[in-house]
Amino acid sequence: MSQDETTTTNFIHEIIDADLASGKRTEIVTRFPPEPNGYLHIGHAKAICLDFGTAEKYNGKCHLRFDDTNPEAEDEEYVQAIQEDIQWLGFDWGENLYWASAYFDTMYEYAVRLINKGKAYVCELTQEEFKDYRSIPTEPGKEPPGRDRPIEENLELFEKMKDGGFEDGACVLRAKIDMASPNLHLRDPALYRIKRATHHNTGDQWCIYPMYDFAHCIEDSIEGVTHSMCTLEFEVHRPLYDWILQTLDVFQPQQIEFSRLNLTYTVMSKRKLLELVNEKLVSGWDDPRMPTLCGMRRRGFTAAAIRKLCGIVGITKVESISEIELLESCVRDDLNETSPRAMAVIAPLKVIIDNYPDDLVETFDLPNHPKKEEMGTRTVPFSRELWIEETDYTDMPLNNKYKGFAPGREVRLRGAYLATCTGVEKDADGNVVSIACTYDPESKGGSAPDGRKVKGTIHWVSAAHAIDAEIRNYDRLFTAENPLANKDADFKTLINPDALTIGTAKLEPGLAQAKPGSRYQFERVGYFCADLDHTPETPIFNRTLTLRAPRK
RNA sequence: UGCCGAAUGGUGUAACGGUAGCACUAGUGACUCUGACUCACUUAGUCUAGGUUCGAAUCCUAGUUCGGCAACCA
Repeated sequence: MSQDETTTTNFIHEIIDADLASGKRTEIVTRFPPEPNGYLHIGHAKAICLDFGTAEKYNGKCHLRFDDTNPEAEDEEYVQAIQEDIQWLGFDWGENLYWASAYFDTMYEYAVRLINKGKAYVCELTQEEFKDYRSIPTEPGKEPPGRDRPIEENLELFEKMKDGGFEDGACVLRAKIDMASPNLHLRDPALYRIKRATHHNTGDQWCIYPMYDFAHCIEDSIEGVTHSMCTLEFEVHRPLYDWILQTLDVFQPQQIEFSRLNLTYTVMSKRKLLELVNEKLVSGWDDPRMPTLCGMRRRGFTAAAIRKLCGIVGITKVESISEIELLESCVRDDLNETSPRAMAVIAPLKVIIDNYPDDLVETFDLPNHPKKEEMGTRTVPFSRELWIEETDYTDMPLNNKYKGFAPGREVRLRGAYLATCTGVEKDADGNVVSIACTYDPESKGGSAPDGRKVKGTIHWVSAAHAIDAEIRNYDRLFTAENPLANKDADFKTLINPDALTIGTAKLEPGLAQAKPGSRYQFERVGYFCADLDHTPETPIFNRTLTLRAPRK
């Protein structure tokens, strides 16, 4: 993306600078390698910005590669959604779309090569049995039986695995490394397992599938990836990544780890998000409360804001939790610049302008943006009866910051007239039913010829013209800063019951024509976007965020 | 208790032996036809203890704390 967003330097770029300077690399190739087993979330956005942003910075390439080595969890649905989300974020892989599954033949050959080098063997231990052999971190493991099987026999057995001669789980192909290694991942890790599952790409062609550790480094190597960025939990896998490629004697990319993005009041694990979807605690992956890219998109967050966040949080190896306020700030910042203004009343109170003609309807052309004339104007009708916010009337102002109506008080009806409150009607319980006022016909447009100032400007909607809309108010999904902090408690009990509240609003009529997904600032209220299900007949708006600084 | 990694204001991040800066948050004020935006100001930081050096967040030593790793997941 653009320079200001993702091209701030970081420790990885320093490594790349050094590689370029030393001549170790002459061009840069990165990759974003999602497994198509779920939807992308804002944590992935950080990786995407890094992977694609780095390629852009160095005039290199970034591959989109689906790491589809485990058919059980994977699905075409996710393949489509992932591509859509990356494009929405603003990145383009161009020609460079790859599949781990397209390398299954090569991977098989490589496995055979390892066997021929005496570096891999077929192991018939069950998972449980092998656990015992591997032992625990503080104690060396012991060598499994069959570890020193002749190469010929391993070749035969492995072929038999491939040809379906074994039941699922009967055996695995293991790397022969070091059962006493202090790094557990080097204690003869599994390379291939038998799994009769239909693959979304290769169908039933294979009944053995490579494990991540074997597959990923080979994928990177085949594609000529120079710098393979991944998150911190793979740090302990790096020696294995290097071992496989060195033993195979093939092109060796450099794996570099950085810390994931964490946000307060959010969970970022795919597994946990899936739980929320499966248990119907949210409406789906694109529920606007979700930290998924499609959820945030539906909520009204912009791609630019998410990219900006990724630039700001930076790339380090420090495990950190960023405050959600930072994301919200990025979103408001972008929305303030880009979203047209409109008037909407969420808690309506009727105002009757006593001296305004009964049958008159005026229209005002109001600017779509207070500071951007190029964004044009829209036409808003005005008549004798209006809706204003009930919070914009009080019998007795509590402090001098109060902006609304009070008996005898003059305020500006935004873009229309100055009006003075002359009376209030209450029901038997003392609740305000409506208020009365008189307007100053000389103040058309909002300023009086005598130049007098008023304390406040309030928004309004003509009662005769207002359209009713459903408003979905979204808030943080969890009530705890870190919903996973207490490992004994179920994070789902910390879901914020008010993360979605449904309300209604009176909208200026033009909003009926809003395109689904289009964003607005409802002045003095917040940022909203027309929901995917919005129609002119049944208007639905999602509250993206409130305006900053709630009233006090 | 094994291996790997990380420690800078409340949060995130800069500094690459030479003035600890920026952003978010919080607070105060100014401005305002949005209690928004904008602007100004304030609070607040180098994990600890030694050492090297004219000078250390940065280099060295020893600790402390936190995180990751024992799927036929990725």
